Amino acid sequence: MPRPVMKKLRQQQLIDATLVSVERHGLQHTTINTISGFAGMSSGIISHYFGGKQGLIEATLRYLIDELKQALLIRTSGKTLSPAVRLSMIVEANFTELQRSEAVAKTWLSFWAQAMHDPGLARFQHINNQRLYSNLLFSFKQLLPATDAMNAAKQSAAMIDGFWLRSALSSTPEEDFKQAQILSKAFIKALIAQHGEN
Amino acid sequence: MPRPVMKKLRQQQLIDATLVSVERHGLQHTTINTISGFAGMSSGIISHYFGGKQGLIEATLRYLIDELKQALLIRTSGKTLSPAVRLSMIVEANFTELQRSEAVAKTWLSFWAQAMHDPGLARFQHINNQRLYSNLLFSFKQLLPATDAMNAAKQSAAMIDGFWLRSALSSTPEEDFKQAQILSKAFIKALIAQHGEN
DNA sequence: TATTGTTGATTGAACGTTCAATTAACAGCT
DNA sequence: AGCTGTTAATTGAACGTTCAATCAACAATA
Repeated sequence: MPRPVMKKLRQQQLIDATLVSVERHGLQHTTINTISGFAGMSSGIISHYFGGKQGLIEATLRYLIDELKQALLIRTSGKTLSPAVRLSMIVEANFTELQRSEAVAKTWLSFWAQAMHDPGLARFQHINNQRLYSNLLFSFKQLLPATDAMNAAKQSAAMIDGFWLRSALSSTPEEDFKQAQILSKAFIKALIAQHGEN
Repeated sequence: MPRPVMKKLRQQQLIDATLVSVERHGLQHTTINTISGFAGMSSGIISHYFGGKQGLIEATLRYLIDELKQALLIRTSGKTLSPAVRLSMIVEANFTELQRSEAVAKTWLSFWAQAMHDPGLARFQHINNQRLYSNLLFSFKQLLPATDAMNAAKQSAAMIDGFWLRSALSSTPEEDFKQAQILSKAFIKALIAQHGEN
């Protein structure tokens, strides 16, 4: 069992177990015992690989943010997309299978709440929020005047996050996530079409 | 001090103290001792008036939801407003001084996160989310065809919640809340104007 | 005095961290 | 190949802390 470089593997297993635990028990009732239990390991391993519970929590958030980043990169990097299509890709990246999953939805929400009191987590959240805005702004700028582009990016970012939040809290998340994606794209499409009319 | 009045007074003092404690320490680090400390009372009083910590937490959420409800009622009840003006009132009610305060913002976020695992809180959240949608839908229906009205209400609700969330998490909440209100109203105005053109 | 309102020390459970002990893989040596 | 020393990987019991709840005692009012 030991020898090979288990570090990367074990760390990912513990991050996965953290997501499962948060899904089942919520972040509040997630303990090193629930996590290590889902991972099939002992509690001590968490401190060994992450320096403590807090370290694992932060690593899990970093993982989620990175997955979100990758979701967009996969859809755009290398390709030459029109601004309108790229905006669609941004919407889709924010509503991937992973992002819709209960485990991830609950984890994001818990982290948002905790980020307001934890400067370490707050930094990550801020970067993540800014990225959505920047990504949107980049494409809108190619379609609208600068000021309009900024407002469009702000409104779109808010609508995407708001739809995501309301869908996650909904009693029918599946359906709501699907509609959220359609209505987000429709809004962006309308913004672009509107400009041509003036 | 008169007896019957004491109950209501003490309960509100404890709810206020809960909001202060959540602002300072976060819900996670809010204990019956931090709350009773801010209220200038002893810890035992919480169990006496709310049956326990959880009872006080739920009462605090009920208070916030009720304040939100009242904010709209004050702006609309008795008056005869055009649908467009009433939509503006709905936006304003969601960005009142109270809702923008750090204490309330942090509390809402914490509750949202906890509501995903606590059926009792989830019920309140669901009612609250539904209310914003219903309020918007009511006015949109007087301006747009039924299907368009539903989509408009969903998009507006998402944008309002999204702006609120991003503003609360922002490093410059003051400024962002102000812009959020302006851009939310602008979106609704555009929705209405758009319809006339077709 | 009786009733209501309030205190705060105490209790016991839950939790994160630590660390000595154990296990398993590998390298070097014969 | 077989043995041995070494190190990485992992365990889990023990410890100290935190916290919600309890309740016996005290205070204020009627």
